[in-house]
Amino acid sequence: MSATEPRKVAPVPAQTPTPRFRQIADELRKRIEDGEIERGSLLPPEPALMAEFEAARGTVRDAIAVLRQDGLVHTEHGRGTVVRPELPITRQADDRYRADWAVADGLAAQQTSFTVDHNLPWDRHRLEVEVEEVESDDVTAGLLVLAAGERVVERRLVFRPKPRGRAEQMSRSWMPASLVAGTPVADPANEPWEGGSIAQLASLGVEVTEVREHVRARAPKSDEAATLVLSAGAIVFVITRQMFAGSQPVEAAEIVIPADRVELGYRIFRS
Amino acid sequence: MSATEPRKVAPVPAQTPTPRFRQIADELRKRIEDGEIERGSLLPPEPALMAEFEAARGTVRDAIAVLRQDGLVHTEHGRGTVVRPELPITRQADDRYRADWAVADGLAAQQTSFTVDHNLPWDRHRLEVEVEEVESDDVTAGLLVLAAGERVVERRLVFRPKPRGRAEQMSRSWMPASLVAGTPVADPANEPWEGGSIAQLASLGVEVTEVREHVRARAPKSDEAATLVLSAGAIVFVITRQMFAGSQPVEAAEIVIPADRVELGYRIFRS
DNA sequence: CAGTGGTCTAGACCACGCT
DNA sequence: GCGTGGTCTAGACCACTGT
Repeated sequence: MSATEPRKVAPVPAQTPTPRFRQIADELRKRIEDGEIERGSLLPPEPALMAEFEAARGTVRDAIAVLRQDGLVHTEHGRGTVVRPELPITRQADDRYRADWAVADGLAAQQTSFTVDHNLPWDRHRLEVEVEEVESDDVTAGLLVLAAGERVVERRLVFRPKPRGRAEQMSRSWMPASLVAGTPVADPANEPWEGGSIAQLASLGVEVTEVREHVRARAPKSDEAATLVLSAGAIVFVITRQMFAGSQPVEAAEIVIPADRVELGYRIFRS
Repeated sequence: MSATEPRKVAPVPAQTPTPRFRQIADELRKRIEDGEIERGSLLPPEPALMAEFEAARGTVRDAIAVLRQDGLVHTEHGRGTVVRPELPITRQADDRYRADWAVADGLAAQQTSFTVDHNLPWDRHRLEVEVEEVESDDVTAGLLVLAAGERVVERRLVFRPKPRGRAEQMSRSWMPASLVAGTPVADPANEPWEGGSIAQLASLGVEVTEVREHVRARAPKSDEAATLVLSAGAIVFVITRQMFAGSQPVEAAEIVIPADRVELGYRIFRS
């Protein structure tokens, strides 16, 4: 505005307790929560925000980074910053596995834990599968209690709720090759298999009696970010799963799900 | 390379497929994982990294932000960037609540789910407690199935593994005031209470038969970041817990834990 | 092509921790 | 006081998405 003093470079204008980029982030969050900016629509472009808040581009981008990390928005390169429309769905662990057990017992059909989570009809989802027999590495050998280097059948999956929609989940799972090699379970043509891994193992006469899940949260790796179409600052759940037949682990899996799209539900009973 | 054209300002030097700040982050990660930079020690200061990688400060800071979001390092303002020493602990949901049930039944003593998680002796932890009777808001009323505005006893907790160490967990929990107001359970002087909420409710003749947990992951809010001493880019688990006596919810809680320090373990039994 | 976000530079002032 | 990270500016070039 008025120029009275000589300054070499841009000064920091009145240091406030909460930094400028946080204030901007809070204001934008408020507008989204108040419905002033519609869910699913685009945020004003960076130049507009720079003008409105009288801030440099870096500051505006820092503010957007905050919202991105909260999962409130995500950015698409040449397009803009999109306010997320989706509300999180609950991945209820016991319900989903119980559904698979029901299929294995012939009490239900045409579902898999993924369709249960997303409340999807059977024909409205798509699964990409790759199956390969490989040597187990330290991690999988540990999860399945195998000797190092023993062979496993690895299955890589990408799930999409709609045939051409974005991927919502990716996973790798392993079963001992000694158990499944050469069986219909190892044939990718049989996917998606109703009732998932539990039903697959049941078809081989193996009854899964317990499932353990370990949950971590972290930033996505680059291949995960690419497959799941995640922008910088996104967070993923990584679920390490083991299925047991008695005390013997018979399947292991690592499941990656964007954390802003789901909530993980678990129950613990006294019994 | 060869300079033929006049440029006003710093050019972007040789655009590579993976951005510069990611390359730097990868290189630093490698050094940490190879032990070249020791766990618990400080990363070289920004100016040193700028010199070594011939990059501007912003670029170096972007690289460090990547490591921070991965939970590999955390920054302390006037001190430096610290490489995290801790390995994640597992918060095994059924074990921890089973331990509390054992206390409630008089089968064990001097423990609480937090000390179980951290494998701590009883006298080596500290708990900060505030207890207050308030009106329930929409969220707590929903979790406890109360009429809107019905009163609840709110308990705010901060856990520290060592008396003066950093906080590792913070939570708020609510019980219906009609159940606990005026009882020893509502007296903060009785904290820490062996066996936690389950034992507290048991002392009132209420038997918890089921615990449900819903897990989300997100960036910490500012008060959480302050209490847990989190740097920017950190991720927290938010566990929403309900304890049930039969079909009646008797306690609700929201537990916030930094995601880089724990792994959440759950088991699902075929039953 | 214009407009969007992605990356980078160079320099400045500020707040914090230590000695 | 000095060195550390935290915030901010101003400007540049690049890559992607739309028309």
